[in-house]
Amino acid sequence: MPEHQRADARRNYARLLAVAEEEVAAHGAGASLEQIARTAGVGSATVRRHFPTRRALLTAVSGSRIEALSARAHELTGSGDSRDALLEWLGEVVTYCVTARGLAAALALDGAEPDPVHENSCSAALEEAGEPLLRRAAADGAVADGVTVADLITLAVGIVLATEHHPDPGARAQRLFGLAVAGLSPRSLSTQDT
Amino acid sequence: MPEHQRADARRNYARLLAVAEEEVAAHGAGASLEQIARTAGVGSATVRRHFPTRRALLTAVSGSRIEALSARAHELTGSGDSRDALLEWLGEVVTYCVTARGLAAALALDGAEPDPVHENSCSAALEEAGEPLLRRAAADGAVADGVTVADLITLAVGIVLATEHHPDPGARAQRLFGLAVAGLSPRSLSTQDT
DNA sequence: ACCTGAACACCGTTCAAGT
DNA sequence: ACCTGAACACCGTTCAAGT
Repeated sequence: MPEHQRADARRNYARLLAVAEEEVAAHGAGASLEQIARTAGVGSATVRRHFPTRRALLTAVSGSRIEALSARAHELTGSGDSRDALLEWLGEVVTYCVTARGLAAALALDGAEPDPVHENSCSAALEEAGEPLLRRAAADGAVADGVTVADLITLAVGIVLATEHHPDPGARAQRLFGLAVAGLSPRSLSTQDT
Repeated sequence: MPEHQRADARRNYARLLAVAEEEVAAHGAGASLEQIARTAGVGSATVRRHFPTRRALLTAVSGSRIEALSARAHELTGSGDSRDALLEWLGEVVTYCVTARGLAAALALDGAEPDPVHENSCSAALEEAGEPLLRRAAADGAVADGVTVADLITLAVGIVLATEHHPDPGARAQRLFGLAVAGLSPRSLSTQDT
């Protein structure tokens, strides 16, 4: 990305991002790039320059959600019981992924391998934001040893992906995550046998 | 499907299924139907008659794996500790899904809604096979109340989907499933507080 | 530097015409 | 009844030509 974008390039990017958000919200992670270009009133080649891969587009589209979830993590870090705070946050991650189409796909692709060109990864940002929450919960013994934020997010994303075709995805995802989390984060380690 | 297929129709089906298995193994759930038709030496319209949807094709391709896993469930139902048997089986489900491309996708699509035409669903078959394993484990108190085979399979499939782009999918999937399963299936309910 | 428009190879769907 | 071949609308990629 050049230091100084031409004014029209900036405008095109803003338009494209806005259109892409609507289009992904409507048609999911597989939304047509051609359709996005048409609606934004630009050539398909222009889409390609701003978002070289579908993954780049999904990452960009998910940006505002990631920011909101990161802010939420900061809020929750200081408040209440450490286990409750962590689980509340993860529950919201699941809810966001169910609601915002394309977000789960972006996180799944993004959490896999660091970008070839080391572009900004939305999953890395989310992991960073969740880190203090996890550390506090782990210090209180509310999480199994060795569990990472990446583990928690991957699990949440997986559950969302697996339930997205179900009749009531939100409810089903939350239920499964609740069951799984009882293992990742035992209510009290002292009552577990090893 | 007509009662009596013409000989050439039977032959085409067999050829198509074989080619589809290779092609899905090579390129995943999104394998090109056109390519399958070409390799099998039939028209693309013929593919469409035998497999009206991509989902139908994936289900058919996954058939042999589902049968193997079902047989394995029957074997394990009688043997050893009930919890170990259940977890062993689920671990194998995860392994199969990681290994056999398209299987996880088929199960995810198939577990969602019963077929519009109520065709045979591979996820329903797998759930049926796992049912006795779960019942026995539940009777021994090795599984949280209200957990269903569908829950377990959905969770396994989700973890596979979320890890399939990762560097070492098999290891990562098994690790996550292990963490989650400790919640779904506590080693001993008596040491849990409610 | 950034854009557009067009050409390209590909895809899945549909249907008329064959046996 | 089952097939083929062709036509169709669509997709993403690439690149020459414009400003």
